[in-house]
Amino acid sequence: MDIISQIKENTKKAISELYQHEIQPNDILVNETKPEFEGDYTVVLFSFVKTLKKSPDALGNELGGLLIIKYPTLFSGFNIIKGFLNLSVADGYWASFLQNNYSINEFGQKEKTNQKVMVEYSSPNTNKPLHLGHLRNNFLGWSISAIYKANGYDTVKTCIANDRGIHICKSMIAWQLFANGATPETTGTKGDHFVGDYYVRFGSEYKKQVEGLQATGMSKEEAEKEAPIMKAAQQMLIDWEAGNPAVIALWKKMNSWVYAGFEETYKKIGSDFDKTYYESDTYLLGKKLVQYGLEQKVFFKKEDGSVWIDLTADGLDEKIVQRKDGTAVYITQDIGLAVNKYEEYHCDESIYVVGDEQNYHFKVLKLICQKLKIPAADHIFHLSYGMVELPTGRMKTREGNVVDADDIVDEMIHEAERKTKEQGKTEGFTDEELKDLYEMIGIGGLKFFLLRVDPKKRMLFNTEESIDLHGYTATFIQYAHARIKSILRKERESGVETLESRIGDQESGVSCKESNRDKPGINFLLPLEKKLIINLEKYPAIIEQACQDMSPSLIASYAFDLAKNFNSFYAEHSIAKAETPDKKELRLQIAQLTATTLKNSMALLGIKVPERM
RNA sequence: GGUCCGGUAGCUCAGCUGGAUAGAGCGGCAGCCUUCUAAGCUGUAGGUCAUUGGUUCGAAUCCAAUCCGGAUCACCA
Repeated sequence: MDIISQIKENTKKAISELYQHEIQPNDILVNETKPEFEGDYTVVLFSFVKTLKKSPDALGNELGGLLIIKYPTLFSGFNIIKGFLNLSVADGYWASFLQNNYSINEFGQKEKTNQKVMVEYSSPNTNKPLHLGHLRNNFLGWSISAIYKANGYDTVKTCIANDRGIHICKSMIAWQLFANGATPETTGTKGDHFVGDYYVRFGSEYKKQVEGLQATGMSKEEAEKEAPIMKAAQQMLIDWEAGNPAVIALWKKMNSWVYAGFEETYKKIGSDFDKTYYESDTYLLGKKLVQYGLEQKVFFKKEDGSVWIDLTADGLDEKIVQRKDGTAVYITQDIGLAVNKYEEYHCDESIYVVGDEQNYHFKVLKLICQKLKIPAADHIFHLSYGMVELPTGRMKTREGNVVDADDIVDEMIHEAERKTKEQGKTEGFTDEELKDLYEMIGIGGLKFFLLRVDPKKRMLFNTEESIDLHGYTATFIQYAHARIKSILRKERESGVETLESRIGDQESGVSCKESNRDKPGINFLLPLEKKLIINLEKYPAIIEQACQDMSPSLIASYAFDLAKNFNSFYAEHSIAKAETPDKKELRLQIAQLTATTLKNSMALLGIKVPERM
């Protein structure tokens, strides 16, 4: 049990014993003691003062007194300031925590829960390349899945390819009209970018046609409807749903280009999926469910043939679920997908990582699923994240105000290379090792930058800041890790007294010798030593919190804090030349567990950490 | 207009199930490499926590109103 839970539990027992008054451990507020006061953890007494009819001082004295008598291995002292009971935790407790954990490579990993959770993320449209917004989505989804895994869940990572619909037809029409048979191969263009170019081309042509029609006296609204290229796209969607072979063939060809491009990007950024769904498969099931919903009277048909659901009783509006021409709308396929997912995996929870611009959509989707009595309906959760904005404003593909995913990834890696060369510390690295290091720093930096902000909040992406390698960045943490590894390596190499027996071997998992918690060097912790151990002890609780809040930013913030504490410690105390052999051992253990924890926490963000840099 | 989300240091963000004098990073200023990697460390300046009321022992945190910003309310996805 973590220390805070133990304090709550023991305080509850003490209050019960002293005053025959029962409270829940979770009603007790325990904080870390502010640095300006003596003690490690603080119990806030105010809330009990009234019910127990005691003065804060009396209450604190009685409570603190009993706690150190009953739990002498846990508490070494206390003091009371105003209504705060500051408890000092015994150094022996920290020493034994360290002993028990420093050689555990998977420190923080929770027991299996037998719960299965699905995380859908990425959800690309197959008509244009990925941009910065997709990257936030991908990193978030991947990380959430990793965090669930660390909490003992089985996870299924899925991707839904929005591979059909009017937007795809737009790229297709534009290619037919303007490409003269060009392909990614003939032009030497990455497939997703190639197709995206035609999507943009559609937009400009459409605009031209609308303006042309308006010049003939047509209203803007009418012109937008009547523009030939738009009508052609709409006709193409109908042909597609009818299975027109030529249209299907073109569609397959263009999508295959896009997938090849996506694959390259996913591989580079480390996104992977256990299952990819295709809207072109799920929309049919969606349409079946529309029929079912009509029979069940969940949906109703309007005179023109379009199908709707009335959600006014739930405080929403009427929502269309199928067009009058019988084609599926966006939500149609999502209903099918929800059923598909459940039938295939029977997950306990189904998370959709999708931008907050779709909050309304998911509210409606969940309601519809519930009304259709789809088994998984109640377990649909929309992990809504904020948009990524640029200093120049919101990203809009058609206006060219976008940061392309491939471009920014390459830029980050190049910057990492440039800065690394500038540092000049990579003598003896092979070309392969250098390439790995540049990617670790570059891609890690990008991931950290996008994940360090609370997912719910929209964020500003400033390129200057994102390529910074100082301060609150992945590089800072990677650097701390590399420094620790360097120390451990040297100790192992020079190990007169076989270091494996002392610090263990992380790779082989060989463990330590028996407890030496009674050694004097370990029972007098210096402030910076203790601070680090306290910091390390928190890690399992942080993993739980990050899962509950579905927030990788908590992990980022924790890892940074730990690295920072280590750096302060490193600057102040020598590990290799510690005052005594016991101190050296203690510090090696702290260093090792810190390295493990930095590595594990960064892994939850999808960020690798180097042995040297 | 309805609904939802947000407003904390010059900038980017933590803190929000109410608790001690509101914290980081960047940027500014001043220091630290004969010592385990200076991609680092230390110190310092910088705040009406949008505004106004309320709830109470105590409010950045909860409630209400107002102001400002954003999202959404499509036979787009």
